[in-house]
Amino acid sequence: MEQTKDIRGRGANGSTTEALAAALRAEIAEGRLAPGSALRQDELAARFGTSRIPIREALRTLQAEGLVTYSPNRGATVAVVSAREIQEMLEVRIALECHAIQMDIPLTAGSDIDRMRKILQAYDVAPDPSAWSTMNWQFHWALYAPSDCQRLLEAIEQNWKRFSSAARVQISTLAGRERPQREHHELLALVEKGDGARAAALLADHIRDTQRSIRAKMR
Amino acid sequence: MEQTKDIRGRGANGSTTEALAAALRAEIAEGRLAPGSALRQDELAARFGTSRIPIREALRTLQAEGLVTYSPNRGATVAVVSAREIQEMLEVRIALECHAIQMDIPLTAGSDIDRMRKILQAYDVAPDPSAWSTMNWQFHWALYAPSDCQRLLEAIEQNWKRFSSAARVQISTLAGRERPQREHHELLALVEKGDGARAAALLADHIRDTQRSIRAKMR
DNA sequence: TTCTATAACGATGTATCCAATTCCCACGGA
DNA sequence: TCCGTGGGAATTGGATACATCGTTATAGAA
Repeated sequence: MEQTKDIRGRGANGSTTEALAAALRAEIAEGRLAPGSALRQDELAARFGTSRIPIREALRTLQAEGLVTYSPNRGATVAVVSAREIQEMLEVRIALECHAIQMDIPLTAGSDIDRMRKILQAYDVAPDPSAWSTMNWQFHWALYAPSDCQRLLEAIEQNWKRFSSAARVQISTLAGRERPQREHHELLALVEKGDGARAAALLADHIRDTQRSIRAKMR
Repeated sequence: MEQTKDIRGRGANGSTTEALAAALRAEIAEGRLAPGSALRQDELAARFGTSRIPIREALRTLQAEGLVTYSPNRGATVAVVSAREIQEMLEVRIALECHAIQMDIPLTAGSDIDRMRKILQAYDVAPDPSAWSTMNWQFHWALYAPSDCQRLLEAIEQNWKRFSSAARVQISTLAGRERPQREHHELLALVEKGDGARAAALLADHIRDTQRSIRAKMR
């Protein structure tokens, strides 16, 4: 197995454990480590040029984040997320994000609106579902970022990170571009008007659309 | 430093790391490890009679759960939760729990209602704020447990676990017993009637009362 | 008193062991 | 042929010893 790259190459500000966690997180999100695949400590240690100790710590971190599953004496595997769990994660999205949007609308400045508008313009010319998916997250994040409730933002981000990149792209493919984009523009208009209640209701519908698409696809 | 007890005493089904994480979690929640205090690897290893390896893994787990804070090259300390962060965690509670109660009301059976009623009866005779706090969590959990949305329940539990026992007791002391209890009974009545929207609204108010008590106390 | 050199301490990471468990496969019996 | 079964290889889980590097506290110098 080739040594991917020296994990501590850059500024070396973080610990090896944290750099490893970040690297693995990225590989899992991008699907380079497939769901269900075994994460062997020796192999990872060789690949990243470290000992097993920081690997094990990184795996525990990812386990707590829900990206990795531990089986006793069998080690870690990349978490497998079922369609049902995706539905549930979307339900958590509704709970957290509808609350966030209502909280932060009074705090949203003109510059925030401008940023969102730019993202939607980029969205319009994004070529493929993978790019849509990226733009989608950027837009939604820009929507909630004005909130000054850090813990709520962390919860939103953590929940979001549990979606694999593959799942997100699949969802974007399923949903297409037209309808989500239309709803994004409507959302932005409501935010601009400062109508938090309607924005939250629309956002809930927006996410439930995704749930419906998945449910429909499942047959 | 005395060896507290053999961490692998019981059925030994879990790994040492997990047993340690559970033990530390409990000590932090109960305040036996004070917020801000250093968690020295050698000391913990000696105290639990293990090597530092499972200690380090357990600390990483707790870090991901937000109970422990890591400083580069300085190790782990018990997380310090500010009043502001408590307010934010209560905000997360509103987001998650109001959604949960609306989701699970159609699924709540008579046996669930009976269980809640019994908890409220125990609440009535609970002697001190510490007991109230326990009863409070039991009641709220019983309220959401009928939900079949596992991920949402996990998120609620994780958020709840970030409150230290001390903080919960302080909050219970501040809030007293009368008002929360009254609202609990009202909540139960609304759940029995199946009125999810009003239950959610009342629950939000219920939690916001706590926020207000804390804000008032802060001056 | 204040600044600086230094020593002690603890975190972080490596290398090496060992025990226990799981897996994999070849062998033998029905 | 198919199905247990035994045993070794592979892997995890954990311990120990050791090196290195920041941080911190101490002691000495200006």
